[in-house]
Amino acid sequence: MVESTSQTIATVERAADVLLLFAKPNNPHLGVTDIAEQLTLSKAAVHRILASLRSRGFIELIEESRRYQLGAASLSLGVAYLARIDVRQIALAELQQLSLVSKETATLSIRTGDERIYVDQIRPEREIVMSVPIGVPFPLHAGGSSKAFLAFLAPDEQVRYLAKQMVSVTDKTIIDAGKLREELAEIRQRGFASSFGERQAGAASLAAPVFDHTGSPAAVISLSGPADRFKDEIDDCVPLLLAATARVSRRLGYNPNA
Amino acid sequence: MVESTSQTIATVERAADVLLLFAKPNNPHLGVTDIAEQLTLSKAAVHRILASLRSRGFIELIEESRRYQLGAASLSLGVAYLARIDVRQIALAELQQLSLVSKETATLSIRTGDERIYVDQIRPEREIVMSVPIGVPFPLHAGGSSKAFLAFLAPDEQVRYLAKQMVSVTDKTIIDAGKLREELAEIRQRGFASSFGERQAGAASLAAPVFDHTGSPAAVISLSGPADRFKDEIDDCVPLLLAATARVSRRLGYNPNA
DNA sequence: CTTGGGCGTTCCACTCTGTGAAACCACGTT
DNA sequence: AACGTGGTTTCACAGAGTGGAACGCCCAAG
Repeated sequence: MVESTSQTIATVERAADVLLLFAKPNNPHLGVTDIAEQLTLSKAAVHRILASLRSRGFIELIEESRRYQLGAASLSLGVAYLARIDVRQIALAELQQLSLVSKETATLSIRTGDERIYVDQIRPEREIVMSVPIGVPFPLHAGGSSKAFLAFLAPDEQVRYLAKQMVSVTDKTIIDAGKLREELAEIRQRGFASSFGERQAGAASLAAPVFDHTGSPAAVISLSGPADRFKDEIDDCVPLLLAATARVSRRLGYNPNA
Repeated sequence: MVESTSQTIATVERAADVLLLFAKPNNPHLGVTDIAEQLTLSKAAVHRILASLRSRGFIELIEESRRYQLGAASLSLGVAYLARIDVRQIALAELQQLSLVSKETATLSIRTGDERIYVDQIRPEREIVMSVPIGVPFPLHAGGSSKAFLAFLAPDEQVRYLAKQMVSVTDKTIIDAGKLREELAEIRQRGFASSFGERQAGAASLAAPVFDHTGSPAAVISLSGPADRFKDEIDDCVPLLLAATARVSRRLGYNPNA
């Protein structure tokens, strides 16, 4: 949420809420009444908002059913968002190599506020692979990639985060601030985080931060797989992961000796 | 644009226009005054719109420079848009196979109004490859994928389209309605379209429609490459392309004998 | 170091836009 | 044929959104 108290426009926030409904899983198309009910708006208001978003290509009308769905402008925004994330281009070859050699799924996450999202994933060619949801936010305490961010944030930011009420994502998610603080110290010492079912039941992962020229974590790279299989691969994967993140960090201007 | 005369909300359209500015190429971040000038709005209005979009995650503020950039909600929309396009999942394996065998770039386009956009591409592993811009709209008369759509639209829709004033995309784009009509007839006869620099100078492509259960073109699959190289590969690529589109059409419920 | 320019942010009087209840229309179901 | 539901449109009204102006901050030029 906006930290400042800048004046906002309620009508624009309503329209954004309508768009975000379509971004939720399993909502490929929605009707006017449905949207009105979910957002507690009048049907007239929803209809006008949809007509406005249609005029700019964010929403399309399905003529046959008179229901609405996301339009091509939504894709343009998503593509433009990814295009502005420089670290994606820099990291792509490393993700491909990591996935190829480890035969597991390699991912790249970036931070947005107190959450992080996957912005890329490379899956190996094998029958059973992990697949992560691109664009879905996860809190900074749930899972390997999240903890790899949190451990290397500035100390005051970690203190602020740990003071929050943390919520479980699975029954393995660590939400006790004391336990988490200890684990973050271990992560900083080792240089990487691991997770067994903290973000996704049945999955295991390794994750390490990529630093930028200021020494801040710009992104996180992870390897993950089904827990039963991945647990035997961790020892081999750790050096591969750390080597990859070191190379990407260097390309972002990070000087580890500074 | 909206065909109907539904009442829209000017404030929502303004906000959408602001978002679309960020979706334009080479606009990773923008300032308030810049946006105000480009859209002929007051700085106060732009500021309120940005604050509203920030509150929902569509826009982020870069603290250091006080400039704005797209936020993670933009990615969510883009991902949700792609997720609702069923034909992408169905066609993916075929695109991969096409690219592997032909060693050229395979793409999938869908139609949106009188334009079409690439929603997927698979590039071959070689040094020089074609790369297409995902999410960017192109008119239905410019390039192989566009013509493959136009040729198989309902006759009344083709007449309506050809009555429009058509604009060149390159100096090879066909904009004479008579010539285009003839070519569309040839495309229907052959089952595929080709293009030499009509959408992108120096590029050549082959494209064929994928039909759905109603017999309408649901998508178009293409192969493309640098013109100098691709021109010698066309004869080998045509049967590969047609076989792939036939398989995808069948999976969409198309019965060619109906 | 001082000054000026430009940009982002906030304020406030004002107007016109966006509102929602209600009506209407279309379609599907009984 | 009647009814229920959902989408679309209408209109009187109230307050939300407006933009010009002012303010604060930062940076560049002299």
